[in-house]
Amino acid sequence: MSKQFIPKSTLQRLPHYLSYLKSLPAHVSTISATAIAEELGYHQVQVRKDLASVSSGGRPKVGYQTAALIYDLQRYFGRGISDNAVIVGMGPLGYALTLTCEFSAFGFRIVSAFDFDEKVIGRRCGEIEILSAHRLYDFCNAGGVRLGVIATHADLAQDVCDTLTDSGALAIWNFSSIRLKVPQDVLIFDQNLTASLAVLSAHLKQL
Amino acid sequence: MSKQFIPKSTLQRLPHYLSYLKSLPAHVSTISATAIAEELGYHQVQVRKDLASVSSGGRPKVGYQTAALIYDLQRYFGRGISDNAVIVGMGPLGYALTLTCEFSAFGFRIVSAFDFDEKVIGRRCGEIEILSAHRLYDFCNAGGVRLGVIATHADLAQDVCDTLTDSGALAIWNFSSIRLKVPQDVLIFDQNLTASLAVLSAHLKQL
DNA sequence: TAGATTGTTAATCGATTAACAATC
DNA sequence: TAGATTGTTAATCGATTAACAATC
Repeated sequence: MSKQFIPKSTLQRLPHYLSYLKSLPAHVSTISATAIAEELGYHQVQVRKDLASVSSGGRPKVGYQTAALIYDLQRYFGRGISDNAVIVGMGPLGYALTLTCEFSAFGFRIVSAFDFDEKVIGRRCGEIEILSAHRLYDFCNAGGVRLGVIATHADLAQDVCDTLTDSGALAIWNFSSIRLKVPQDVLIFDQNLTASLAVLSAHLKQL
Repeated sequence: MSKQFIPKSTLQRLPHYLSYLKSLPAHVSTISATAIAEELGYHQVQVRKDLASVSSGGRPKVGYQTAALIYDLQRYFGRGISDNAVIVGMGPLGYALTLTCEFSAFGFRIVSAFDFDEKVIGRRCGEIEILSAHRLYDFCNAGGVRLGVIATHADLAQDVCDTLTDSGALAIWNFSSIRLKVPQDVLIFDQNLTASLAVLSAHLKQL
């Protein structure tokens, strides 16, 4: 049950287990690792190892209790006080992320959105008000913001990142196409769409 | 120069080299792997290995010709006839992807966008017209579409994916949160934002 | 020449998969 | 009991890093 550190590769698979388990009909009360592996395209041993890191385990010949597994996964992701997050860069991408990402399911609360464009500042995106990016430092500093989402143009990204980390952010979700420099204790998670296009493009050429 | 297969991990770094090299002032005519590694936070040996896969190499004591390197990288990504691509699901995310991703820099041409929502069908997103998703199969089948971008809700994603692969698509860029089942020869590239949130959330909890 | 830098071969590391023992 | 299934320990695999030879 719940080991100290769960490897990144496992963490990325956990939401898949959760969404698959939730998609099962209610009468499926137990499920085997083999069945899950089959459905999700993973190796069965991998499934057992992954599940072992959040659940109290299954029973031989029976499998895992689906309800308990769902509970364990949701508790793992949602547990603790929710972390404040801000998003910077409210172009189409920032707008889409604010509206469509399930931040709350992972214990995040988007407290505000920021942009440099006067035409956008003051508008709303769902529940969230868009503030001037010049207020970013003061806002984050005062509000205990732990996660910053960067959806600005590449040339603004490093500046925004510095402001976020200076004001105490501990993790950055980076949608810009550049590599950000951060203090050692800050986690950068790159969501580089350009890199993905590179892989897809190369794959098609190699056919 | 240009080996047969370039590993995925290398491919994902190549765009970073390109954007960094392009950001250099014009008078920087040569650059060492060490300098690039320092700037991008990679290991210097990794940089040399990566660059070896697309360039004709550098010179000891001098480094790499920046202009030649930029040329080689751009040629690698852009080479060949451009691949037709479609995007399905024109909610905020599909809309943002269509407008902000540099498809053309990687040899892709978005030929059309699709949605199931009558309110959206017929509108435009930049240059692209939004068509009814019911026309997806016929359109792709006739148009030789090679890449499908899926930005629909999770519950529509597998159906859309089937339609795309049935009509001849060879690669899928999947923004939905589910695992898609595809024929063996089709490449799935998951861009699962939910998985990223899981990693970020777990990291902050483990502090 | 000397030393900076490249490029290659070997070692390490982490993640995945295989083999197998434990158990209901 | 027999066999399905879990969970663990060992082997494999790919990617990264270290060591070192080559070269300008």
